[in-house]
Amino acid sequence: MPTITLPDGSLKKFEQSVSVLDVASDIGPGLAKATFAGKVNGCLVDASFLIEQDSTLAIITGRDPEALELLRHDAAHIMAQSVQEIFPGTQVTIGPAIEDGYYYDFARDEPFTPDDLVLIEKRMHEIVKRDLPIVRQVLDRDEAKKIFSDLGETYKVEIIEDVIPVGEEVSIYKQGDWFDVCRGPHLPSTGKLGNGFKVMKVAGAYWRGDSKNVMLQRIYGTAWPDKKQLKAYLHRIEEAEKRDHRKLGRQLDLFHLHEEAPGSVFWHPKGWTLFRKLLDYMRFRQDNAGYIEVSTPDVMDRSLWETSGHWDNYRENMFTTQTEDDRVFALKPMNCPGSVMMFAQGLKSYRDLPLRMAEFGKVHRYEPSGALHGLMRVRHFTQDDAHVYCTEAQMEQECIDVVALVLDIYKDFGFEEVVIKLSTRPENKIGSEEVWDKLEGALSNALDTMGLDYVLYPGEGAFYGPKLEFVLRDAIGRDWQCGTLQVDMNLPERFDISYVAEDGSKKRPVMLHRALFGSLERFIGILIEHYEGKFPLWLSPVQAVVINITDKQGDYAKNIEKMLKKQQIRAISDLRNEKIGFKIREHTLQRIPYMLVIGDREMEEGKVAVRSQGGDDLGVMPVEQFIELVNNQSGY
RNA sequence: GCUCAUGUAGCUCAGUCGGUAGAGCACUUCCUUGGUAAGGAAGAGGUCACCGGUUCGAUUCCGGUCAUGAGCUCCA
Repeated sequence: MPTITLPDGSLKKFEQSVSVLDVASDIGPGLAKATFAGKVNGCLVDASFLIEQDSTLAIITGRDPEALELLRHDAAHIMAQSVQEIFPGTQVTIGPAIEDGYYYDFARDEPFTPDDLVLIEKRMHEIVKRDLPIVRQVLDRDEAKKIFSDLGETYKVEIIEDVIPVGEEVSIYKQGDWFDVCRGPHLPSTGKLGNGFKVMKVAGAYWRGDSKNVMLQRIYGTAWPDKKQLKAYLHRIEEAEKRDHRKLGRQLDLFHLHEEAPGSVFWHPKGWTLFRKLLDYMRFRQDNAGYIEVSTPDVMDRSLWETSGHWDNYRENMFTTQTEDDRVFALKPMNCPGSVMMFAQGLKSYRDLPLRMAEFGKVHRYEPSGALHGLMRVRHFTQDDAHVYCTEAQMEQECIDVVALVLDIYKDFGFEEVVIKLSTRPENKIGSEEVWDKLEGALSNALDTMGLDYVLYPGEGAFYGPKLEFVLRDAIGRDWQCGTLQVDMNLPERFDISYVAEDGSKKRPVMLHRALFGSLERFIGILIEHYEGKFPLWLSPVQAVVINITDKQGDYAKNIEKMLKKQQIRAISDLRNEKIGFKIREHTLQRIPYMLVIGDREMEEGKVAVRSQGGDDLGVMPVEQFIELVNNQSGY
């Protein structure tokens, strides 16, 4: 005789066990029809779930946020059914709901073609129309294994054996003749999926995410409560693609990439201006934060890389070169060994610590060809790197300072929400547990002291030390690591560096590796997308363009350009024999913040007519006034 | 590196069921001197990614390589 408490606090008493759906029906037939699932005592369950005892219950309908995940998981099942109906012999593996949609991994020798995807989607709509009831069934473990192995579903057997913990019940979900091993919950019937879904693309994916395993075919799809939301999503993607830094990079003439130098950037004048302005900015910030700046060699002898451990641990990622005298050199993939050499030069005292040594180092890494991606993932990039040498006692405060600095810098670019990841000791770590306790403690204490949330990634740290990663998101929702902070007691050891302590003894410093933008290339890629090419004035490669209306004002316009340049304003003039509307359009599309229009009137009065990139008419003013306007906006 | 797809003019893309190619924009020249998001005309521009194979003939079909794209794995 369960008493059920609903979210509004009202009570319902029943004579016997009732299903979620029964309760919904009891409240009203409309609600029953809309019921997707239930939440009993906080646990998401099927609509058919039987409530035997006093419980709290929330009916989940299509409007609840929890429904979306169920919907997407159902879409994955329906897609799997569709695939197996059309392509018998295809094995199913796993198919979860993900952000914005779902995927399902299949094992099949023949590749799925784009045409196949169309067929699969069509069949999915049919299965939805069939409105098959989705029924949960609990099986005995061995029985389940036998069923799937008789079907030739070897991956499912492996899942039952390895993934589902012994003792947990093995449940299958059945829709029509088709069924799948699944924890659930699911919607009451296939019809509930509606028509707000779409099969998107196919890609390879390793079985259980391990590159040593066979590659499966993963079909991605998106699913929404209705067609309108699906359309809105597709539109959102389209809009995001317009921000793609590769597209804007070309349109705004910032950079290009070339086949002969895969993964390396040719910076055009405008893109290089951006680059330089970012360096200026970072130098300003670092100077204020007590850093010094150095520069170390790009090419160094193999022996150095052996000492640092890179030759053993990072060899396959390094570019090497052999000279006439048979010496082997490597292009630096990281700046740290050079930095340590710099520290090692000359005697260091405890008075020198913390020593914050920055370097805008260009590093070369031989990245797998399939990993390259515009500016985001390249083989040659510039880090705003720094290494902080300090005592163990100073370590935590230095970490706090770095985290505060990086977040403050991101704020200057409008990145308020930054995901912080903490990666801890991996299996192949070097050094004792005590050292790792200290290093990890330094990072987590720093975050705790600052009251910052972070996501823990156990076992993901570098072999020499744990790390913090600061993650920003690109236009189409992909996450990119930018800043990083790592603590390291290994490299100082390997290079045997020391400082002279107060008591005259030699002591080993702790080393912090940190980068704030991370890679200048990647950060610029993210900025292009973040601003959609409309950079703040101080970053804008061209800040103002002077436009004449007819040839008559050519000399005057040229003169204005000169005056602006003299004031350090990045100005160009456009004296082409084109109509004013044409020039305005072009420079608007080029995202130039200010357009100065010069006609006879302006020329006679010695003024300029100012128009903003956004199309606002800022009126006619003397050049001096415009210069002041720019100067007022050019700060960081 | 792995899977799938793609590679035609500076850019965006047509096209050739195998007979060495086309549009728009951009570019050059000319006309136009026009007041805030595209004025008009003409011209030039391509070893159809590269290397092999099949064929009388390959940009087109097949194979390989390279690059790019979407993912996977890996990482700033």
